[in-house]
Amino acid sequence: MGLGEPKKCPASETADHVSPCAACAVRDMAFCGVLNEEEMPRLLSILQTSNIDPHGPIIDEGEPADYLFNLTQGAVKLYKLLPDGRRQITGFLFEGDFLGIAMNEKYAYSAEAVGQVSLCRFSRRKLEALLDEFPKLEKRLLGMASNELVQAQDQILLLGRKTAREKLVSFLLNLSARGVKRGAAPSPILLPMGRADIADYLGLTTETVSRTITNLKRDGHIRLLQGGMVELPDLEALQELAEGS
Amino acid sequence: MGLGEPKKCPASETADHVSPCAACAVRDMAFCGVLNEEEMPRLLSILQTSNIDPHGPIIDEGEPADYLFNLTQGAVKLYKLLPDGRRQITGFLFEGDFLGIAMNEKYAYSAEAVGQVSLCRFSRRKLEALLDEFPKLEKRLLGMASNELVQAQDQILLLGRKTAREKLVSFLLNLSARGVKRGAAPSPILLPMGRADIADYLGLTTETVSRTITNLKRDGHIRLLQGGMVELPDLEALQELAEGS
DNA sequence: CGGGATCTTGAGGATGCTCAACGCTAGTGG
DNA sequence: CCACTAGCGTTGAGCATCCTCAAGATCCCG
Repeated sequence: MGLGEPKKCPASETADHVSPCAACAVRDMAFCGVLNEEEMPRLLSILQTSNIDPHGPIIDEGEPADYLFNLTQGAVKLYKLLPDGRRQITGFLFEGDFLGIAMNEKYAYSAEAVGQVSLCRFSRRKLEALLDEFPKLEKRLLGMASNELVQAQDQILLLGRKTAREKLVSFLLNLSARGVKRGAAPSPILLPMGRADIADYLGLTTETVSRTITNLKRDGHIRLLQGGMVELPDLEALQELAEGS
Repeated sequence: MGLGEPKKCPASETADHVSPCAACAVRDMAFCGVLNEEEMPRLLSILQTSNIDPHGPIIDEGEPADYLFNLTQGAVKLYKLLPDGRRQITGFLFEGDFLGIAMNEKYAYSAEAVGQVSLCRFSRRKLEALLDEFPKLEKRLLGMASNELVQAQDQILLLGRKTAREKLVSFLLNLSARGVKRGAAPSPILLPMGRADIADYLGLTTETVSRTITNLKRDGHIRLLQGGMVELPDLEALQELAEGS
């Protein structure tokens, strides 16, 4: 299963202040944010938290989609495989992101932890029941789905029409923007994933990613720091590079 | 506006049997399908029908997203542009498809009629009010958004990791499957769009599309018929071609 | 029948891929 | 403490796929 040992909140814990949600750092940006203090316990009662080690599987494409997840810590990659092993990463998730809108009966993609990951797990069936109880939850999910679709369109444009350099720069700016949404600074950004993951996300090879990064470095557009951090000295210039203008 | 002359349903028409929805061929597969006879009039009251000529614009990326649409006849292409003119078609819509889930305040892409098109137009504001009234409408939209996301993931895999030939075959099979959902036969399929549109959808050039079609023809995988119809003699073989196995 | 648009075909070239070697870092165990 | 290894990133050389540019063919509509 790869889900470690899902720790069911004991009733005592759920009932008082030790609930995982009370201390949740991402609650406001996650979909739980729309629920108020009185409503939270209902959500809490159908939720399990768990931790996943790096490279641990979370969901497998094609399996029955029985659970949805909310990422509370770390990064996750979503990917699809072709029969011969070619892989396309369809997205990266970070703290506060929701995993599981894009599914019908079966998971449409696989998901795997990039680093150490913590997440909340919901039974899909129970969550759907909760949606009837709290229409604003459903509204929130629809809004999130809408956002995800807009993101997907951008990725489609990137994959179909951008050059390797434009792809890389777009990717870095995207990470920067998502960091800002989480309260981080736009410039040193963290790259928790390896070159192979970046390549499979951008429709390139690791060699091309490496070469392109070297070029961007040489041209002063980026600077590699310690610990996988990347500095973006001129966001405006990068913005232009990302769109080829 | 490019919307032709939206014909507001006169009250008299709305009230009795001449309503456009009663005769609507796509009602069951469109999102309206979840509403029953008593509920339809509420939807009807916020709807306008219109016809668009080939190449007529329907929405423009970046404009305030004030209207949503339901396609009742013809085909529509959705696309995004880069500053230098490169174009990526993010999707084609056919009868019964809904246009406008993937948007926030602004339209995330432009839309244009491929052939002659008929559609229903809804004020976004009024439709949102209706969602509160009919939760099942909202559920339906969420389901549709979910489906669109799954489709988008497939397109991302196609653009990032498939060869020109695999892309073309995947595209043809996709059209076939969507036709089947509308009650058509899987095999002769209609290609209402030009080579340039196919190219911009698959991240290729018109020349490559043309050449690849020629090759598929030569190898007996497809046959071009009159009127833009394409015959797919062996769906299973094509399925394998589409995934490179 | 003419003419514009679209489609096809060809030749050459560029971007990014493949295959291969090398360097760096961190973890491991002697 | 340090050699050793495994994994990852970088760099290089050659090549394939697809693009660009150009010309010709076909179709459609007036």
